[in-house]
Amino acid sequence: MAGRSGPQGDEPRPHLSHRVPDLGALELLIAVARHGSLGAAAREVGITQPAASSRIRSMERQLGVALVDRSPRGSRLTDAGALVTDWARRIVEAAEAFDAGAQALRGRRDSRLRVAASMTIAEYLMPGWLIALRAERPGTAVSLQAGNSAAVAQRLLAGDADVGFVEGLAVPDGLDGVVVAHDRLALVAAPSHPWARRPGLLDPAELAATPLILRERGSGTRQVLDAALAGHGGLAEPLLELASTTAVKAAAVSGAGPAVLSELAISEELASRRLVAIPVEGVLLRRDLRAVWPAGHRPTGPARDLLSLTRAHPTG
Amino acid sequence: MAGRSGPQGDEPRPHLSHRVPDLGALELLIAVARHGSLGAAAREVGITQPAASSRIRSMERQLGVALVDRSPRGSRLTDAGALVTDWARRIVEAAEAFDAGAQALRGRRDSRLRVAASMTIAEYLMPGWLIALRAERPGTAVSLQAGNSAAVAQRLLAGDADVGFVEGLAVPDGLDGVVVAHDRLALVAAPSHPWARRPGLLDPAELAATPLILRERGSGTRQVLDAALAGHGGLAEPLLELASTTAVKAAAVSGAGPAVLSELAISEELASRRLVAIPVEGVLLRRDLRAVWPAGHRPTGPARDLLSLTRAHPTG
DNA sequence: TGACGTCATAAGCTGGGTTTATGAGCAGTG
DNA sequence: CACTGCTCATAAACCCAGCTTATGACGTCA
Repeated sequence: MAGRSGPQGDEPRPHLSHRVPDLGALELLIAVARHGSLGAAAREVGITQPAASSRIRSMERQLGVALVDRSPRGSRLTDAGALVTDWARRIVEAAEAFDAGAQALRGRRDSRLRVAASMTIAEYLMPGWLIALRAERPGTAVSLQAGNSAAVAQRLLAGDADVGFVEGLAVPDGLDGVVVAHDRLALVAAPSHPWARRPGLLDPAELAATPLILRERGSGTRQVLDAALAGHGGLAEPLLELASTTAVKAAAVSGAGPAVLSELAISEELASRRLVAIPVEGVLLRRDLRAVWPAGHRPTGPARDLLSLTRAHPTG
Repeated sequence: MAGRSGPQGDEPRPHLSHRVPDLGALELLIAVARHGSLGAAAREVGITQPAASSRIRSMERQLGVALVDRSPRGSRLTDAGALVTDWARRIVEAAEAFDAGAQALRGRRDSRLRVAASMTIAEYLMPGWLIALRAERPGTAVSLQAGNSAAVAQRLLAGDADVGFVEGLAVPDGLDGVVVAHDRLALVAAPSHPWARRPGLLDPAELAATPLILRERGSGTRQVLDAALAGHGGLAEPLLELASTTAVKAAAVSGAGPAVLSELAISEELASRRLVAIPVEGVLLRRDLRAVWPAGHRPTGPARDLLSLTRAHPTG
């Protein structure tokens, strides 16, 4: 050690977009992995072989790692290439979810299937459902409207939506519904936080008294939390107020403090222990997520297809 | 109903990269969300205000949705814009994981912290850990080598790695270690699969006799599965053999058949019910994930920092 | 040895995104 | 009321990344 001759220069850290290949390149890499040939991969993504060659090469230069072993009878991924490809796949997956959602947003008035959903559902569940729906019924044009429960109900009753998804304790008046999933709020913190190694259950009063990382006032998550802790002294002033669930998550992961988040948002962080859940005594932070429709008008056609994607058990 | 006048033309479906804005645009959008101003966002990402204006505008054209409400005293996201921004954040998150991993791969010989990890860990856990480590110790240069348990042990003993991560039942000879997480294999299928609504536990013999979607022979996941089902007639011929965990996952989600996957890979799909877990009677598909180091040489410095990110409980 | 596959190289073109320079709209202030 | 300061939009010139076409080199197989 010792030999550090300085802070290693100014360490040029250009923006993420300059250090991560663009989507086209990532798709190309994945295609190479699948086909074992640059030319075949090029054909799949609709470019010529030299373009593919050059693109892969520049990606290797950018990352500073050899990704593929070229040989006169094809190209296979190197070990590092396999790893990079797996990470690339996750970017592409997120891009597909983005695309599915965006495509639904675009189809405004005239679409076949109009879905109204609460924010949490629209944000975390719809993209996956839409990808699945697209796989099953490729032609379906979907439009997605996000709003609170009242707005969803209103749209359904006005005939402006074919099916809705809401979170909450009860089905709004005039609607029928079925529970399709659950949204449990979890208190989480980075593993380095003292609460993470605390034995036993946390006292709700202590939770209420502790400043948390939260979304801004008015978010559904915050309302539920407010209600649940009303009997324990009410919520303390937030440690940080952030504009999106993902921002809250990032702050919590980085150790800024404890946060309360939907389990839908943090499943991966929990699995990988970037966040740990802290059990709280007796506070029930669970909401049902329901598909809803105008009373008596069970969804048919595409709406029914969408519904069947979301629930494994009969309506009951 | 009725009025379908045709299959809606040939529906030009250009590649994903043409339908999803590039990373720079997504980062810009997120910056706009944070600052409430195009100009400020532009400054943050290092471009000029007109460039930002044009970029947001072209993104809106591409998506066919208004993303920001412009006013003479700033720009706020529209409802659709908020939704799109959340989806964008998930792409950026995946890109950050990619970057963290890639940066670790790049730092070959001379890096400060050399990590050797099994594939599952390198793929699913390391990127998150590296992001966290970077947040805590910004200067640390990390290199990541992926291989099986034997390769990890060899690198540690040869002094080519400072800390290792392996999956398996025991700590390799010559190493000390501590369990940092668990990798449970789960049998999963799309909610539409018959097994998904099956009551009770699945008979292991039936599982063994059923063709599954699997990774190619030789993968760690497949070895564990093979061993677990050896006493029940052995694994049937696979329904599909795919080259990556993500590909297996995608096939399972799309309803191609049941698959066996690490819970690390499917936590989000389980939470959103795009996949459901099917309990199997008495088959224990759980592996410990351990941090390991040469016996007697507890990690120090950056390696220790990394370790402390991964475990919430004392070494014991 | 010739045909077919692989990937690499070279030259020229195109377009998206950038910059600088400028203008227009609204708010707050004296 | 007009001045100052913020906002965003528009226009014109520029630059470079990535594309295509054309070609070449290398290895394998019949």
